[in-house]
Amino acid sequence: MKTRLFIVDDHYLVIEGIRSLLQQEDDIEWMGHATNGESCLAFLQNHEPDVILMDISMPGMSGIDLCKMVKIKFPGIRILGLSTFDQKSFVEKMIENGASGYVLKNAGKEELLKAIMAAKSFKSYLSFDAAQALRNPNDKELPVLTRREKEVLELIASGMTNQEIADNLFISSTTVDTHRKNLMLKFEAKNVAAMINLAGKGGFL
Amino acid sequence: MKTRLFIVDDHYLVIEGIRSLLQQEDDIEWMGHATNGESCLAFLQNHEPDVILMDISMPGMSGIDLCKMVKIKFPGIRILGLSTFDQKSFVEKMIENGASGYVLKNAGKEELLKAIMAAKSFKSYLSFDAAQALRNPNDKELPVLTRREKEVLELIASGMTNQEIADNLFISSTTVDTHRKNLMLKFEAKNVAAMINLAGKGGFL
DNA sequence: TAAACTATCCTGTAAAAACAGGATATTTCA
DNA sequence: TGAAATATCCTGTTTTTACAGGATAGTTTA
Repeated sequence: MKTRLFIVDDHYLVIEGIRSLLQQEDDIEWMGHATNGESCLAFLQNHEPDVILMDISMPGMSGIDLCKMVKIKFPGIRILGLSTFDQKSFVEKMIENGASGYVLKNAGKEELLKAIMAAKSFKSYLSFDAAQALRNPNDKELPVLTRREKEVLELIASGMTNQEIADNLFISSTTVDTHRKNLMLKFEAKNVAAMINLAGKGGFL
Repeated sequence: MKTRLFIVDDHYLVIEGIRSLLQQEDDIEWMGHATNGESCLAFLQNHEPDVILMDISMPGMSGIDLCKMVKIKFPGIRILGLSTFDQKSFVEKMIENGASGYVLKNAGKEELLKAIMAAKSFKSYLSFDAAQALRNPNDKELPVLTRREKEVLELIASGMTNQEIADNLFISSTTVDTHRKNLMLKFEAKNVAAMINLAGKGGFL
């Protein structure tokens, strides 16, 4: 039986490229594509692919969130993360959210096929660099932030002072300061500069 | 006569995808690919393609720098920027450095072909979003930083205080402060947090 | 070559963040 | 339900940045 494949990626050229690449494969049935999380969920109302190839960085809903939602609503669908980033935390988040594997965009066709076939038969597959990233203890985990902390973080990054943030959120400036302290603890950063840098690289901004 | 095409991109899947996509096109001759700037320059020692498709974000030499170098050494080669970023400053930099056009990865096959054909006949082509970006006055230009300013910027982002940076670079802390002031002026940022955020998004970190 | 840019250094003040060490409601979830 | 997590608030002190307003020597480049 053919593997029914669906792909979610905001880069149309990547979609067309992969489609063209897999067209000659007889055991893969191309079901279609979406360029964002919302259309993907809409598609799944009426169709059930075996495997979804999912970019993790997309405008709007991230692949990480999308993966979680799809897995809750449709536990039978296998998901493969497809990304340019080999950051440990991203790979981990996808696996935690139920993905069957993770393939980097600098992998080759063979690796992609291997991952799809593994997913199809309920096995998991990590591309070399992704597995490497997981093994790397230097690469710190991304901290888990609360909703409020994320709000404060973004306002800090926008250049506001504690007082301005306080006015903006209708809370006391000392509360903002507490959130700031907790953010720095979670990021293990010495000062804002380091924190904003880490937050940016971690995809929070 | 066929258009001899070469591609530079650090994502192998993108290369294979585009190759597969353009394989059926009779008027395009696929010359090969490189996954970084250095290999591209090495290839050009012995070969001369008509058009190079060039990713702008690559490990090591950026597409922007590579474009400049290729254009100096081989003015006859036309270069097309190929990227996920539709930031005004990136598009501008590529055009300034002699690129014939700029195509976003969320463009379709048709657009890519149009751009290649335009470049082939010494015309220029911008994909819709790239042209849109150029017209957008909100999107600020990236500041031009001196070598020293870049050094200081990175040390600030790493979490060092002015005194620590001073010790690191063997200069006075007041000098570091001056660089800091100039950096903030150039980024038009109110404080470090905003500056690091902008610097990160602008690709300086 | 003269103007523009770059890198270096200085003094001083005001504002903000970092650090320490609390407290208390409310929500979440096992 | 009861512990854990979250969000809120407070008083201090010390360190660091932000801002103002300089100066000087070397290096590019038009």
